[in-house]
Amino acid sequence: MDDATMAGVARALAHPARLQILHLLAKQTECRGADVFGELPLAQSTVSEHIRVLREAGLVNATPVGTRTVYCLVPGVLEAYLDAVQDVLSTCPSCQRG
Amino acid sequence: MDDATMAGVARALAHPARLQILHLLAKQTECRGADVFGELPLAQSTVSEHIRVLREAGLVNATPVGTRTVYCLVPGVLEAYLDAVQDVLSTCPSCQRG
DNA sequence: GTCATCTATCGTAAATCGCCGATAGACGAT
DNA sequence: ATCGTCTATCGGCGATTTACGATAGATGAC
Repeated sequence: MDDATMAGVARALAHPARLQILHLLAKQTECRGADVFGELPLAQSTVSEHIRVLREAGLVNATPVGTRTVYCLVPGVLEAYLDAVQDVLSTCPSCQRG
Repeated sequence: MDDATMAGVARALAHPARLQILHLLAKQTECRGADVFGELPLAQSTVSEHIRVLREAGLVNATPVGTRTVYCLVPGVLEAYLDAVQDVLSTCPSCQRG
């Protein structure tokens, strides 16, 4: 994963509301929009924007089901990001975990 | 690590220049400012700002040595962040790595 | 002291972000 | 067809970010 992509994922993670959304999706594996909207103390449009950011970063998938939308966490990008962050630490000889 | 802190670290990582700086510091374990400034295609003041962001996030330490400054990567926060991101994946039953 | 070097900060302009209300678009129910 | 519900997008506002040049402050060399 190149630095630009990594920075993009980091930016998507760089907001408490978006982290909270990820936590919700991780817990439930399948989440209707109304559930997400209801959990956050923000306007529906704002939450929708946050979801859009997460989708554009490849972290969340949205599938329309009737009049609603079901969101779920996509692990792939997050895993790659995790590896990329881990690589930074691994490169550092004096930063090995004990 | 709470969501606000996590978002703060992610914010610090959310720029290619800052990632490049982290890579430089990870490689060399000790890095004089001039080395960092010289590696990036940005004005010295801009790089200094990026370093400040990384320092404020607790990712980088700066120690003045004579007229220069030596920077180094601080693994602690990055490790905690790594764990926090990992936790998101771990919470998701359908996201276990194979 | 004087000069050169290195780093941090200031001031500023352009771009982006985060938030909201309003509205559009899609679908099911009646 | 009409209504109500759910989600996405638009427009706009204030705040924040990123970039730069200019400059200040600190230290070593002479």
